[in-house]
Amino acid sequence: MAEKITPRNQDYSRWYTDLILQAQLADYSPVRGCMVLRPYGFALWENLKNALDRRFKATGHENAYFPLFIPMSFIQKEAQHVEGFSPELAVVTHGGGKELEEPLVVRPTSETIIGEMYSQWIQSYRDLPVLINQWGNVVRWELRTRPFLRTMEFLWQEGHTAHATHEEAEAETRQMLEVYADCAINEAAIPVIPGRKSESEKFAGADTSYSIEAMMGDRRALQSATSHSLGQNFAKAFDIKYLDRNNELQYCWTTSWGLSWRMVGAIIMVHGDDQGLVLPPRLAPIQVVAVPIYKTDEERGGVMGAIEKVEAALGESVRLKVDDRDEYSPGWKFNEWELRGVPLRIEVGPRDVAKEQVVLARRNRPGREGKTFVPLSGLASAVTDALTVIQNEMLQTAIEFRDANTYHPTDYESFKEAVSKGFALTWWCGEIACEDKVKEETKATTRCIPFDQPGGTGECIVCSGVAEEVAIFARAY
RNA sequence: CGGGAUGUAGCGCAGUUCGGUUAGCGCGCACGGUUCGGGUCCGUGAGGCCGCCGGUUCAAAUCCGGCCAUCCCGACCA
Repeated sequence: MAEKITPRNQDYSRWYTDLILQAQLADYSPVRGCMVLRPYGFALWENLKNALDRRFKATGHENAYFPLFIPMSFIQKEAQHVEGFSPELAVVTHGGGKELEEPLVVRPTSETIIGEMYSQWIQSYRDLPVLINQWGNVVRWELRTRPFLRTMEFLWQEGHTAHATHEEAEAETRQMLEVYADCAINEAAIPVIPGRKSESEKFAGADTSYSIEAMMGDRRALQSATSHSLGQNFAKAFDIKYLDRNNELQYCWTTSWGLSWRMVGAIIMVHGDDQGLVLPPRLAPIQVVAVPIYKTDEERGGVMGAIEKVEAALGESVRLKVDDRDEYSPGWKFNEWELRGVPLRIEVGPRDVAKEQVVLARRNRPGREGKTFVPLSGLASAVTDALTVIQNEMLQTAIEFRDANTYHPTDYESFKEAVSKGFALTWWCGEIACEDKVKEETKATTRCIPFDQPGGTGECIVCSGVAEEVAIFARAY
C-alpha cells in the first residue's frame, strides 16, 4: 500500500487504475478483460444497488431472474439487435462433452429471452403493464477493456417492461431515466445531463434511446446509464401480444433500461484526487473512520475509552470503522483511509481526551482546512451534519467543474477547440454526416440531445444548416 | 486484427549488450525491539520452474528458433 499514486495531470489513466488497485476496489484477473470486484468495491456497488433498487420498487417494479444462456436463434430475431451485438457475442458451442444442436449465447443483454417469456405471460390488457427488473451479469467480447468502464463481463441491472400503449412505454422510459438521474445526483453526487441519443448512438433495436451523461475529471464524457423505448420492435420479433378491451389483438410496447458498475468508475473519476478516492457519504462503504492516537499504555486506555464513547454516540446511525490496528502509525492510517476515500475521519488523541472532544477531518477538504474540533457531547449530530455537508459540497464541486469546462461555440474552429478540452453544447442539424465529420476530425461524438433546450432554431455547428436542437459533443469513454 | 513494448520473489525493477561459482535491490510479508497528533527507525528471517517448449554449448536468465501471455497506441463498444 505504500506505493505512490500517479498524479492525474501526469497520466490520468494510470491514476485511475492506481486508485482502483491500491484502494482495493478491484483487481485484475487471470482472465483477460475480466476483473475481480474486491469486498470494498463490492460494498460500494451494493450501496449503489440498494439505492437504485429502492427507487425501482417505489416505482412499482419487481425483481426476477432470467437465464444466463440464450439460444442463438433468439438473438437473430430482431434485425438491428443482431447486427449490433453479433461482433461481441460469447457463444457456447459445446456442453457435457458434446457439440450443442443450437449454440447458446452468453447474454450480452436480455431483451430477447425476456421477450420470449413475456410473449407467454401476456395475453390480455389486464396483464399489463409488466414491470420487471433483473440484477445480474452480462458478457460482451470487448477488444479493449478498462476496469469498471469496459470489462468483458460486468454487473448491472436491466429493467424490461411491456405496456399497452406507446405513450405509456415512453413515459416509463423517461421515468426510469429520471430515476437514474436522481440516483446519480443525490446518491453518487454526480451531476448528469439527461437527454436523447442520436440515431447513430442509440441502442441496437430501440426506437429511441435516452441516457444520462457525466463529465469525468479529465473532461471526457461517460454515458452513465441508458433507457430505451423499444417501440414494437421486440414485441413483433417475439410475438408479445395482448387482447385489448375491444377483443382486438395488439402488439405490446416495450422498454429496457440499464445501469452498470460503470457508475463506480464514474464515482472514481468525478470525485477522486491525487490522494486517492473521495467517496460520496451516501454510498461510501465506510462513512466514518475513527483513528486512535496514543504513545503509552496509559494514554491508550484513555483514548480507547473515548473511542468507545464515539461508537456509542454514533450507534447504527453511520457506517463506522474503528481502526485500532496497533502495527500502523496514525499518519499511516490517515493516508490509507484518504486513499480509500472515507468521507469523514475522527481523530482521538490524549489532548482530545483531556478536552472531551474529537477532531473531525473531511476527506473532500484535504489538510487543515477540513479539520474541526467537536465536543464529544454533540458528536452524533455533528457527524451526520458533516456527512450531509460533504455530500452537498461534492455535488457542488462537480457541477462547477462541469460548467467551467462546458463551452458554447458558435463557429467550427472554436468548436474543435472546445471538444478537445471539454463539452461543447451547440446547435446540430441532426444529420449523421455532420456527426461523422466531427468524429473523424476530433474524435468527439454526440453524447446526447439534452431535454433542456433553449428553443427556437440555430445554425448547425458543422454544416450551418437549420438546426432545431442543441446537442452535447464530447470525447467519450 | 494492424503498430510498439515487456515477461526475473506477492508488487516494482537491476542483471541479458560481451554466456562462467551461491541470481541481486527496493517495497511488501514474518519475528523482535523502537516509534505513534500526517506514510517511524533498526535488526533477523522466509520467499525464485529467471513466461513456456526446443536448440547451440563443458556451461544459458544471458545466444538462436518457435510458442504463450500481458500492457500501450489505432479500428468497435454499457
